[in-house]
Amino acid sequence: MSRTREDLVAVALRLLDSHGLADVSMRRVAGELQLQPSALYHHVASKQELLGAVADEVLRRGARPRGAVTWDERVVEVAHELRDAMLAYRDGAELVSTVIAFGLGATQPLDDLTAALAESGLPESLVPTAARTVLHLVLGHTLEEQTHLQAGSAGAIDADPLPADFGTGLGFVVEGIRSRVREGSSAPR
Amino acid sequence: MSRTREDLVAVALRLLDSHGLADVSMRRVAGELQLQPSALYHHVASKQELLGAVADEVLRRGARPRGAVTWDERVVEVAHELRDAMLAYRDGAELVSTVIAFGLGATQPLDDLTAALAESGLPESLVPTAARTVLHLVLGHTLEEQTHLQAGSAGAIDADPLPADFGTGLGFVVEGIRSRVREGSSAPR
DNA sequence: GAACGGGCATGAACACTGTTCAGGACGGCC
DNA sequence: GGCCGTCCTGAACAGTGTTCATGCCCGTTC
Repeated sequence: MSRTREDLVAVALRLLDSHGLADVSMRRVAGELQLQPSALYHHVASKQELLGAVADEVLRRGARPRGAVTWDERVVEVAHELRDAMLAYRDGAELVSTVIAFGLGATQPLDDLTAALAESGLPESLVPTAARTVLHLVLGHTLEEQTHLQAGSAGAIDADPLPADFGTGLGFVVEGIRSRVREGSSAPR
Repeated sequence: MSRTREDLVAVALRLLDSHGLADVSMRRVAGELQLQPSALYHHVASKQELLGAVADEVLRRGARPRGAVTWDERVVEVAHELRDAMLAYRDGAELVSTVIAFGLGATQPLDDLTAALAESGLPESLVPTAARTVLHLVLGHTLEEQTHLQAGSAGAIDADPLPADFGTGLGFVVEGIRSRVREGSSAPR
């Protein structure tokens, strides 16, 4: 009855949600599976790779059907889906952010944003920049939001609201892209 | 000839630049000062606090005189200053980003952006959101840029250019804020 | 001048961390 | 029956942040 790589990911994800990212150690994951720590290295090359797989799983579980038809609605839709997926697990935003920052996985969101923006009419060369701008905003905002939420739920009395609204911030970026689309479609004619 | 807190910060900053954030350990800082690790705790309450002070120092050293007069030029100016300050030290973006994310210091940039945006004509309630949107973009972009740069300089042959342009991404956000300012100043009259 | 207190330091210890490596079961295949 | 590959053990390496009892030394006070 040997364990699979998926077992490690499932256990790590459970540990993440119940104890936080700092307490997801190879020894704890191994202990939970009644294995020696070294046994994990038969399923995964490193802790980083494991965390990359956990981040992918967080995003997979947060996926939902999409309905938006216009490019800007789709960008907003993808952004909200990403945010909600990260908020669904303790330290989810921190995990996904670092995995993305160091290129260890979780490439789906950027691909989705890029696909949506490819249909915006934006000059092709600006699409990657626009996609990354949206991505950075979502990651940064959600990381701050989750840190704030978790600090509030952990005894501190300060349940004051976030100082930033996600929809509004996202609106700034989308509107900025939209106006660039307009100026691009009128000038070259 | 006892050491001061500034000595710890200076040594930690030197270690950061020469060996990277992962190699800034309390034991290494102590060793560099010919001290036992425990001695550091007479100058600093924790490693986190030390890193917070190092981040502040990185920003302090990157400060420069400002010339912009309009709010949008000032936002761009502050954003560039922050980016350049972080890029000036190895792992500077990672350090400053995490220090800001966990609220351990480095509050100056947000204050500066907030001050600039307070004069934009944006509704007061939107200023914090706008400031954070810009901040998240700068941190996210610069973190990616520095990771990319350092990966390139570390042997890997792929010296392909960044897939995102800082000025362009920043332009999206600033333009988005600008258009919100316009709509706010025309509608309510 | 002697006694005291506080700042600064030591050295040992605690409870961990990720990762590597030699070795050993145990299954299916030739 | 021998072999190989997968899965796993147990020990070890080389660190990590932090705490604590102990002690030195220097400036102040009696």
